Amino acid sequence: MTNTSQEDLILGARLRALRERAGLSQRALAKKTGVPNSTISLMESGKTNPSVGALRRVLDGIPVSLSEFFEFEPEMEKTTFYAAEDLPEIGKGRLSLKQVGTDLLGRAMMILYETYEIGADTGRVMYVHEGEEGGVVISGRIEITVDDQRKILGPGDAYYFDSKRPHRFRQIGPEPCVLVSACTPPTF
Amino acid sequence: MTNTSQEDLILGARLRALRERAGLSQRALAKKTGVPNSTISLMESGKTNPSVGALRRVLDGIPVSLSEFFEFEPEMEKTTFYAAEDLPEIGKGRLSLKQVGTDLLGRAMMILYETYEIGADTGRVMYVHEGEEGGVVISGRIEITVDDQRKILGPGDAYYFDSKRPHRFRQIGPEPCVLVSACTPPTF
DNA sequence: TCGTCATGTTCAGAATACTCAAAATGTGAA
DNA sequence: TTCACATTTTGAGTATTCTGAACATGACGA
Repeated sequence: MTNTSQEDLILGARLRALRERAGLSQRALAKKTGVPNSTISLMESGKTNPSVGALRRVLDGIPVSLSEFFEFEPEMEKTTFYAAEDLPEIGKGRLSLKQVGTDLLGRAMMILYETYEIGADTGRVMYVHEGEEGGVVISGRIEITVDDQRKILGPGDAYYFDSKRPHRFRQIGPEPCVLVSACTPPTF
Repeated sequence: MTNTSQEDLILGARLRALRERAGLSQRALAKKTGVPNSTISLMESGKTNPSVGALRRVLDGIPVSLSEFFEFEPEMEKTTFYAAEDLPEIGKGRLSLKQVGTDLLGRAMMILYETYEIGADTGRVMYVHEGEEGGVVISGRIEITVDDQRKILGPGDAYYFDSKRPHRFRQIGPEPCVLVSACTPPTF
């Protein structure tokens, strides 16, 4: 059963509008792209839920990028508040990273609530990447190495450096270390 | 014949990266979206040319918009460590803001260690400015108003929003509230 | 080692998008 | 009206996605 959905109708209407604005008929677009005109017809009338590949080939002929094509979709409002237990945990082993928000794409920063268990260490291989990062230690102690600088930070202490400088984090002392950090851009 | 195409492989790899960054397993995402985990598996391994509808439902669960998803790329030695007592305090009155670093010019972010004493309030006039901001509550409770959304956050809770949305912070309860925040760019 | 849990992959069948061809529908001119 | 042409829609068969269950693997304790 072909279940003409609301989304398919909107998608089809938009495709039709774009095609017509380009001054192309279904057949002309079909010839240009290799996609049968019947396929285009079905898409435009919302009678089908097109595959990404087919839609891509059709849009190439107009031409419109997939990203542009979907910009009309109502942007879902990004979440603002996060309960403590809802922060997605992306850490593993002795290092727990709770990330503020899952939808990093399109955001400027990534904010993390980090817990370093006893012995946690980002490892001998130093991290090097684009961006800048900084943070504040909440409890416990941590040794941070940046370039050839090494420092042990405690509660209230903070840091900030360019992520291109090789860096390493290592928990120190008898209690876990908790810190809040931010980095930009949110690459990982 | 399943003709694993280059595009499907790229699309799949990107989907997998986004899902993993959100800290979700294929099954968790399947449960959240109603799309079988097998479908997600096939998409990610590039063994299928997914329909727009299926892809949309999967992306909604991450969440990432279709438009963002298809945005394929085409297209000094500053101080590093800061002792707790050296963080410059720029707050006044009941609100104490300890800033990580003094040399904000040329930096991408500003990181703050904020203490809201009893009754502290950024005021009835809501803040509106360029940039994005987010943070994690360490102790105490705070009421955050963004647009017409209002929420009380406690230890471990977090927030993130576009600073153009009018916002206000107000300490709540019998103990001061401490939080670590970051904003970009570091305008103030 | 075994069991248990969580993860990703594979399979055969059901559902449906895709294709090619032909049938409607529309448009303008004589 | 009639023709000629162009455009979109429809239909039947094929190809492929989608589904649900089973399979395979890895991690972690008892």
